[in-house]
Amino acid sequence: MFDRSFFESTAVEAAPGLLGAHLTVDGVTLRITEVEAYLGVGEDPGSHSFRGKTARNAVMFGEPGHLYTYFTYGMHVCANVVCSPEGSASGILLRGGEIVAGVELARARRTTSKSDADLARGPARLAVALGITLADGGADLARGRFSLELPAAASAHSSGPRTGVSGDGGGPAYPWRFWIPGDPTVSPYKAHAPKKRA
DNA sequence: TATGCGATTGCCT
DNA sequence: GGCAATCGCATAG
Repeated sequence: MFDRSFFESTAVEAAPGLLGAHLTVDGVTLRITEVEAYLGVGEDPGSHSFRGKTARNAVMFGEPGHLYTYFTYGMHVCANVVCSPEGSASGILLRGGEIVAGVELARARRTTSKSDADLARGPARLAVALGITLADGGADLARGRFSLELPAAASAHSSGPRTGVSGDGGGPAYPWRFWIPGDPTVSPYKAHAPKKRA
């Protein structure tokens, strides 16, 4: 069980404290090593909630400590933890981590990964390894299949520009990617893909 | 109603 | 290291 008030601060404030946390879903436990913070309406051009509430991002506007999932690139699911009080709509994207329990099950789900470090390195991989699907959107991380243990003390961490965010939301103006330095399960930094063929 | 593209990954050269 | 896959959602008309 975690202290829900931890997620009532903004995503940027809470994100570093989520590093080192243990998230368990159906017997698979992840030690979180990399996250990105996204703020709310009108505050953050890179955030799904920047332009206001829509059917897709509705759960971001709900109670903190719940799961926000979304589908992208026609094939991938990514998972976020809702932050800030109801109506504020900020969130923390889970970008990478180490599987510390239930490795066999995670391997079975991620048959393409070549090493255990790749099981949950990257947001879409992480969701697959934990068995998180779109149907889990809105789930309370303290109930049902989910449980979350926050670290007793904040881990040492680095911060930098967010990965894969296009337009104004990317770059050094929003250094809201946080990771545990030197950890092999942190995804490699990649700037937003330049526009593809015309 | 129509159109463009994304908080990515994995396979190909 | 480079690019194709794939579709729901947001934006424009």
